[in-house]
Amino acid sequence: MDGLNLTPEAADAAVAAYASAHVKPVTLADVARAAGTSASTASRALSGRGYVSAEARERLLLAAERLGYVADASARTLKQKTSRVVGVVVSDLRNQFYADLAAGVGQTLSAADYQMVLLPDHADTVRETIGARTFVAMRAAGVILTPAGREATSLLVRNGIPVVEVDRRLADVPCDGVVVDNERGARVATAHLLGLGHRRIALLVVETDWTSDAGRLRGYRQAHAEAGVPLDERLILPLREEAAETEGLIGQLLDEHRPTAIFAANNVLAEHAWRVLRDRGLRLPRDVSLVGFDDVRWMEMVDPGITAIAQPTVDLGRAAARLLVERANGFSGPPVTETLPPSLILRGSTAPPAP
Amino acid sequence: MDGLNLTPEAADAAVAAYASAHVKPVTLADVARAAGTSASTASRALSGRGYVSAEARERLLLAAERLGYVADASARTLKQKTSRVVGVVVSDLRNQFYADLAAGVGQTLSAADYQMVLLPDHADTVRETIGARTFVAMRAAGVILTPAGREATSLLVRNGIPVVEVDRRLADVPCDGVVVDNERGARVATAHLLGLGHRRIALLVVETDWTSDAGRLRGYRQAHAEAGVPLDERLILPLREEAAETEGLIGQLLDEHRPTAIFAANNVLAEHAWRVLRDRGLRLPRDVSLVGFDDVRWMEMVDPGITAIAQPTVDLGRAAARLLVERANGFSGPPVTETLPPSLILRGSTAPPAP
DNA sequence: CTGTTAGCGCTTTCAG
DNA sequence: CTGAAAGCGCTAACAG
Repeated sequence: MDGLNLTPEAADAAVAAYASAHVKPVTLADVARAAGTSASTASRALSGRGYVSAEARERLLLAAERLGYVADASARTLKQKTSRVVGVVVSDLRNQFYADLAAGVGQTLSAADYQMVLLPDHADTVRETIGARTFVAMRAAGVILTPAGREATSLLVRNGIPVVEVDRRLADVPCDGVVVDNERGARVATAHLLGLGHRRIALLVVETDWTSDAGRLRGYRQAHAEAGVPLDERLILPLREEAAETEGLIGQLLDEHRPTAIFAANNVLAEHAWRVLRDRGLRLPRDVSLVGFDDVRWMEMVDPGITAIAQPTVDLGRAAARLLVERANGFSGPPVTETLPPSLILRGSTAPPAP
Repeated sequence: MDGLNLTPEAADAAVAAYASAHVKPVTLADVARAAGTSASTASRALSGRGYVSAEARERLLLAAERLGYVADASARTLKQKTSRVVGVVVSDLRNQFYADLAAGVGQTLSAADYQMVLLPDHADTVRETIGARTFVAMRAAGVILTPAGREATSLLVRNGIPVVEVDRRLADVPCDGVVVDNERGARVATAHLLGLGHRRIALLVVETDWTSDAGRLRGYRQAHAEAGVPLDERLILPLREEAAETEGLIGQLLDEHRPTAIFAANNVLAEHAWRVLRDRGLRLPRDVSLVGFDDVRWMEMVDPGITAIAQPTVDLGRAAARLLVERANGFSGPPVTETLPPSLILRGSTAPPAP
């Protein structure tokens, strides 16, 4: 109980709070009373908008401080019909891509004095919709999401809450978005492999209607077309990231269709592929080349490093937050989609195929 | 605008919402009116507590559905003086340890029908305190945090909000906690190295008053004492995880004090150490052995793998959430601290020192 | 510059 | 089983 600038009463309150679980919170009226003003004056002083004499403000700030006043967010939100909360819904925080994205969003939002509220949805449309309802219920100032379905966005927009989709577009209602140029990234990755002489390049993609993966698939096809290399459709393997059988399917692809290179359309699939290759004793890049979409830390740590299409992940988050803040501030132009460029990072996992 | 089960009106509402940003949300009164009942009855029907005739309930549920009613959380919280929100404050979501922790917390909370609200604080006491104020303002049902300082917990408890500290204890007010047995983990790790014959084992720890690192330091000392190996205090290197000079300091330690093994007290420090060793062309385990506290994915992917003290990270989160839910349900026994066991995972990064 | 007044949308007695 | 009434804590007109 020492080393802390708590008044004795406050310390007692803490213990009492623990014991009884009955603390009645300090209200604005309490502060006003302590400072000898009305509640409205107190409100003006503490929220900083409206005229208050310097002395009154002084007294009120002091009283608030002394009493440990914390404004009740629900009362304020109820009155103002909007809050400073911005909801952020991402698929999976354990995936470094989404963690980085959330970090970027958080930076920009807190600089703009919004409160980020993070909600993982495990890429599940049901959870996502529940999350959206929560944010509607909270009267969030806006929501940023990596969409799993269309329903959440539509629910939010219908309720007048601005939405920014990041990483992929799915909405069928008008809303802003920030994405990376998936098509170009995939084209560059595939062209790199084709340029090395690979003719049988497997593509691991997520089996959804997400535009990110659709774009990556298109880029892969384009690169083949541009190089005039015929494409064996059996080399395209649609997968579900979480699925237990994923690595088995990759192994099967390896056995049955003998690709000389693998392009994994995201970091999770790249990791699966890497593990399969390792577990089979196949050596990178001698036996197979590997390129990942999405540059995450382990790709630089393993030996050889993994050639990857790097996304400006943190910037993706920052850009989304910036767009959202503009909307929250009332900007009402037509929907904007920002597209950020990916870049190819060359490492040791790619080389010409064995002769 | 297709493929979605939106009524035409709802779809129009979405577009209108976007254009005008003026949607007036559906209130309970609207639903009641549509169903021909009073607001009180509507409240009882939709919240499911209190008597309502089956028919009335039916009509109300239908009306709510049709109008797209979403209860206003602020009004409800204002009235009930508590919400279903549980705040979770973690240091850094980009650190896999905290992401896993949050995942565990989220699982248990959503099963108990609480809403997790995640807030990263970058191990900064100021941000942490701001977060705590936010949760006081939101009338959160409870808060789970990896404490960076004492102030946040004390603020929360003083306001009657139950707190569970995870990963480390810091509070000077009574609250629950869930930690891993850091002392034992560090003792086991150090004993493992001593057992291999190492006599100069460097310890990389975080320079804070966090109990986690204090425990790990104690375990390291104990192991030396038990083995009767004198300890060169210069081998203990207090570091700040984020600091730019961290890798330089590790390199300096290597040069000046010639350890034959390194014990890194967390996964971030282990990564720094690993990079320093790699960049200097030192080979694991021939030139130096390395043990990390905290088993994260890359440790199994690099070659050789990193011997590590694994924490039951997700379980840590689950346990914390379980404790918190009990408190939120009114349990008022004395503070509980749960201690979970760590385990040693042997990999290739440790071997006897070169002769 | 300050206080009075009137709600925001919901839940909860309390009568019927 | 249902409705009327009151009020949670805050802010925003509007008069002073």
